[in-house]
Amino acid sequence: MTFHLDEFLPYRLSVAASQISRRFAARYAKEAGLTIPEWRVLAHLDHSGAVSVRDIHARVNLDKSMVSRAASRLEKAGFLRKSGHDTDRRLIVMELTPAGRDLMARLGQVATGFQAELLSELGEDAAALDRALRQLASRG
Amino acid sequence: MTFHLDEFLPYRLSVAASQISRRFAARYAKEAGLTIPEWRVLAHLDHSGAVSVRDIHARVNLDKSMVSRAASRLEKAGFLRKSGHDTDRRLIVMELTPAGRDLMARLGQVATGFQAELLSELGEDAAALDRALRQLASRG
DNA sequence: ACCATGTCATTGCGGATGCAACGATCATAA
DNA sequence: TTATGATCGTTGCATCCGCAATGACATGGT
Repeated sequence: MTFHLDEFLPYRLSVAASQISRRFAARYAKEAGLTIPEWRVLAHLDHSGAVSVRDIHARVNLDKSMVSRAASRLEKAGFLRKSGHDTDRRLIVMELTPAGRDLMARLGQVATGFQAELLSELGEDAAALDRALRQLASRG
Repeated sequence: MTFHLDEFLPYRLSVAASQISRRFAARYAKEAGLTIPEWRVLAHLDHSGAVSVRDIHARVNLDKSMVSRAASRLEKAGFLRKSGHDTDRRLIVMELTPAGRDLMARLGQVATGFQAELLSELGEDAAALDRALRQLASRG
């Protein structure tokens, strides 16, 4: 009846997550050397259009400071553009430049391909994993 | 056909993992303020008996340096004892003290309870999640 | 015995990360 | 209007983490 870390869900989840992140990072490293926060910001902006730091912070599970720093790096690299909000001057409005959308188009390909690969490895358990992740993520 | 981060497995896995880690950390914070590496070392030592840093490093998905530092903190806190190996003096043999086993007994309760809670939340998808995590973790 | 190579634990270091200020700006109510 | 409190993005800081280098020790071949 002794406790086994190998069978402990939080541990296994954490190991699997970092494993998969590594695999994916190896793929997109060939397209662009982005960090994970940069990748998330890029991906979110691509389909959200022009939004604020706070928006991304709330939807992408990144601290405000992470979003801010990642955005600054992406700006310096020419992938995104910041501008002020028309009526609320506290807000920063960010959107991708053409170069940013271009990069995301290529990374989206890589990501979609990788996802397909994972799903085929998972086989018939994929649907259950989907439900399980949704359930686990729902409890704040 | 635009890419959606919300449906991307590596992202969702990462979010779920940190979510669950937070929930669990909140539980065991009441028993002892351990970091995750410390918790992993403690848990592993509890059922492995006396082993070396390298042993833990290999089995618990922690960098050697992490294991080393976590072990030092646990030693200072009185939960583990280091000693030299009889014949190979490069090796450090680590094992829990009675206080360490005592702490682990309590934390094991917490962990087991938390695991049961998670499994009941997952319902019938638990078995598939188990297989999926095993599959995802297997590809180095 | 001697040397080259390999393994072990620790330590330094750079970068990443989360949290808590901070200054600037807005919203609300008296 | 003014004052109070909330919200926004940025920055400082302390910590955490991974990688590489280090020094101590062991092993195998000659």
